[in-house]
Amino acid sequence: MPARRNSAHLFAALGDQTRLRLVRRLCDDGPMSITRLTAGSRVTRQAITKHLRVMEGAGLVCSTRHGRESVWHLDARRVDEARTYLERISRQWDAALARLQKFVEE
Amino acid sequence: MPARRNSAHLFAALGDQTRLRLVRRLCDDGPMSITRLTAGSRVTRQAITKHLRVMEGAGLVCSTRHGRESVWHLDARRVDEARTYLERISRQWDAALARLQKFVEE
DNA sequence: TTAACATGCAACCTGGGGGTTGCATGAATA
DNA sequence: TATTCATGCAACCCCCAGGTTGCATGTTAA
Repeated sequence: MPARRNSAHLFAALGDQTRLRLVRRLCDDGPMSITRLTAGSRVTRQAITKHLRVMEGAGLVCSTRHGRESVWHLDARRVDEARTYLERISRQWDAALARLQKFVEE
Repeated sequence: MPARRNSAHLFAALGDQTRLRLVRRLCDDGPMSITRLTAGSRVTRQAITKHLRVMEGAGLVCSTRHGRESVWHLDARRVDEARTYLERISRQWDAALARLQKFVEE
């Protein structure tokens, strides 16, 4: 289980339709098992499992075992990290533009 | 130039180290040309160009031609879209957890 | 204790992403 | 005008992400 926890991996984990759908699903209905996550999806249970593992590697989700099923849930802190990252980007960009503006005017 | 403007493509465009480095570069020093973006990078100018196109497809950056060089700049609005998306996810998740909590307690 | 159910593991297939090289073309400058 | 410089285009390569199928294992319920 190689932990891929930098920003690029985090965004990459969000950069897939199937995975975003999983995130949505978890957000709407809370933690749930793999088979339940698979129900309603056009894709195999195995595919879902792989996607969950990818997101787990990025720290986006994790699972706890309950009897024969494993229940997956989101890690909102990690989502916030991504959000904060983008916020910094955005601010930095505004600053760069301001500097440029000032430079041009002189 | 197929426009790939949904959330998945947006995050995918951010989900690569080289591309994130480009974003950083643009944020730090403002708009700049391809060769300048390539300078200091370990990869070819062509690779950089491809990455820029990917990000352009996602609406993250765009270019304007100045004589023989094309100057690329970030589109902060798109960054904010991603940020907002994550914010909604985060809130939704908290709500789902609250509902679950209430359900368990009954 | 059997049968149904939820998951894990492994092998396999395919397309496209990330990268390179070589050459062509239009702009700038000496 | 001849030459350098910034970019575009196209072909090519390799690897891995996304997906499937088949079978094995552990858990629950009849």
